Amino acid sequence: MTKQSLRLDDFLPYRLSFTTNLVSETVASAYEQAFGLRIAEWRVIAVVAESPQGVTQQAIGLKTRMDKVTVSRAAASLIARTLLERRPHDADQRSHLLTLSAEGEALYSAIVPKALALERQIFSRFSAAEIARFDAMLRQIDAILLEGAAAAAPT
Amino acid sequence: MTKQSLRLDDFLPYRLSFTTNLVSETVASAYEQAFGLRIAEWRVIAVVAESPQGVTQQAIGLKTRMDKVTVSRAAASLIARTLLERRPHDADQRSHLLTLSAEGEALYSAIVPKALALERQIFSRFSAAEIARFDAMLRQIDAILLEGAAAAAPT
DNA sequence: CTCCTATAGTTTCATTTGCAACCAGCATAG
DNA sequence: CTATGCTGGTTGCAAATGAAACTATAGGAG
Repeated sequence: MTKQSLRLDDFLPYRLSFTTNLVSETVASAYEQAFGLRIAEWRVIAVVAESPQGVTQQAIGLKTRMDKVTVSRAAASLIARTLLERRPHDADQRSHLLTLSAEGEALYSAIVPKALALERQIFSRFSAAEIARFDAMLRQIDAILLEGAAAAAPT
Repeated sequence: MTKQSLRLDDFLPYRLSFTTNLVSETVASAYEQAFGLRIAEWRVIAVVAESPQGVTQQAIGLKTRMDKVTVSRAAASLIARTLLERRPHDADQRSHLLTLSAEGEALYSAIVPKALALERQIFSRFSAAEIARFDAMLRQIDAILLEGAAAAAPT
């Protein structure tokens, strides 16, 4: 299966990027319209929601691979909107623990069903098994690239 | 399979975006380092290479869904580097037909094997059949979203 | 303690991005 | 032919992004 010519349209990194852009545009515009949230903000909320005891920004950045500047700005904006709260991090005065405010919890509860519905719509044509395989492949690609990075990347 | 809670990490639009970012970073940095090309420029070259009789910028934008500004800038930069040539489009004086210069052809020939090698590396763990299924799913997702767009999108 | 280095988070600045306004050529209607 | 609206492409501007500098705190090493 070694090609020697290349149609852009069959080049997987391109295909992946093409489809992801489509998906991201759809999702971003849905969140933006319905809740006034950018993608980065939504991600911060989601991660914080999963950690009721609080998370640091650093942990969020590590988990999502978002730039710390991005996380910082998303957090600042959410705090300004009182969706997020900063509690002091007893063990380390440099960082804070982020938690959802009651308002933030409420918003999160409102988003989740919409997000899941959107996901179901986008993947509507696939069986659970197909989706599972797809997801597994994505994770393996991650693994390949993240391992590789340790060895090869200049960054 | 209806979830009612949501772990960001299991949310497919997020997973897709996460993996694609990883892939794009890898690919972008490879092109940048080896050939001094940005992704948009590489795409323009690839599309032009597939159309030896020449293509208009509009056609490129349509095919790749890149913004026409992006295409315009990528083309301008490639022309400045004499990798691309503009020929008049006889039927329409507003647009031009883009073709590769000899230099552009040479660069393209040099890129293709590297791009294919990179693709093989990223997908090294998968069988041809798995890759084909993956690709087919991406295309179906495109179809769902592009159909949906016609009906639903505000844009 | 006091220095020195490292880390969490913010701010600054330069670059990249994409919408919107714009210009030029086309095409149809009268 | 000429007015009107449309399309290909570029330019201007404002917003988003991310690298690098900066601030404040940690955590040793002497």
